[in-house]
Amino acid sequence: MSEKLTIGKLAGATGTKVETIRYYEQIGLLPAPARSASNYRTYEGTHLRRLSFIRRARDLGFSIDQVRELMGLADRRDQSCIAVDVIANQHRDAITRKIADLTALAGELDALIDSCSRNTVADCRIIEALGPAASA
Amino acid sequence: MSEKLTIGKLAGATGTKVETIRYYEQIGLLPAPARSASNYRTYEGTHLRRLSFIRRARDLGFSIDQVRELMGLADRRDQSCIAVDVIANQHRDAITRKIADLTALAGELDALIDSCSRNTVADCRIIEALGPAASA
DNA sequence: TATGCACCCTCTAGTCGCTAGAGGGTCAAG
DNA sequence: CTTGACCCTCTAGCGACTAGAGGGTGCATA
Repeated sequence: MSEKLTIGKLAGATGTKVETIRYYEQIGLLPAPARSASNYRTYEGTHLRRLSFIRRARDLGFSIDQVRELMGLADRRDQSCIAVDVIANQHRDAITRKIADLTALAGELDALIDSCSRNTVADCRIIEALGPAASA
Repeated sequence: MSEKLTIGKLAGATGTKVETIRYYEQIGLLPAPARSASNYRTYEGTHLRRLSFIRRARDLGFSIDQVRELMGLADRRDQSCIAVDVIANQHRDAITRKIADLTALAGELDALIDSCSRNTVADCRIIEALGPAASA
């Protein structure tokens, strides 16, 4: 049961693109792995777990900086959970705001779409609604 | 009375930053205006109307390319409104998907936050939940 | 053994939609 | 005549990747 992975295998196992993994290494998010004799990156289980963590947090919409923060906390397991809770809650609030914004926007768009007369653009109320008083 | 505007006035009138207006000119979204003797941009009413259109569409979340498309359609006033309707609906669909994604995400985060035992990180299920998909 | 192809490497530059700064020129009020 | 707000161009930066050039490596198959 060899835990050695090429970058391609790691990518496949985590649903990440190869280039993204190299990028994460470059910005110091994922530690640089050992290299094979032919200079190939050789990843271990620790990398798989860490990258899974990163991907999951990214999928949940945490920024790279927030992920860094979360990982820092996760690595200090004696610390209080409250710091982690705070980050998650901040993020939850941001999502609440985003949903509200998008919902309002969807309403506006719906009004626009409903107003489409389906005649010529000259009569198109979407175009009309997007412009100011009169078009030039 | 053709009202001439400096870039600053145009920015003020449309709620756009000066740099953004120059950027729109650079990418060909807003036509380059005439220049004064001292090389200042001098905008006309047409620019004001076109920029208002752009800003409104951008505020509604249309991409620059979509705005370009919409403006191209608006300029051909004999054409059918349906093409405009299609673009608006595509955008509406994208927003619907985004809202659904964010809602699902909010639910996941809520579960994560609720599960936080508020003890040490060792017990913190937020960190746990962010770990590898299959428990390792 | 040769060959073909998928994979790996580094490095650079591009994406989107701006935003910020350097380093200068112009204009109008006091 | 000076001050300070405005204007100009050019370049680089943001976040989070993504794409491509130009090359090396590993393994299966003919």
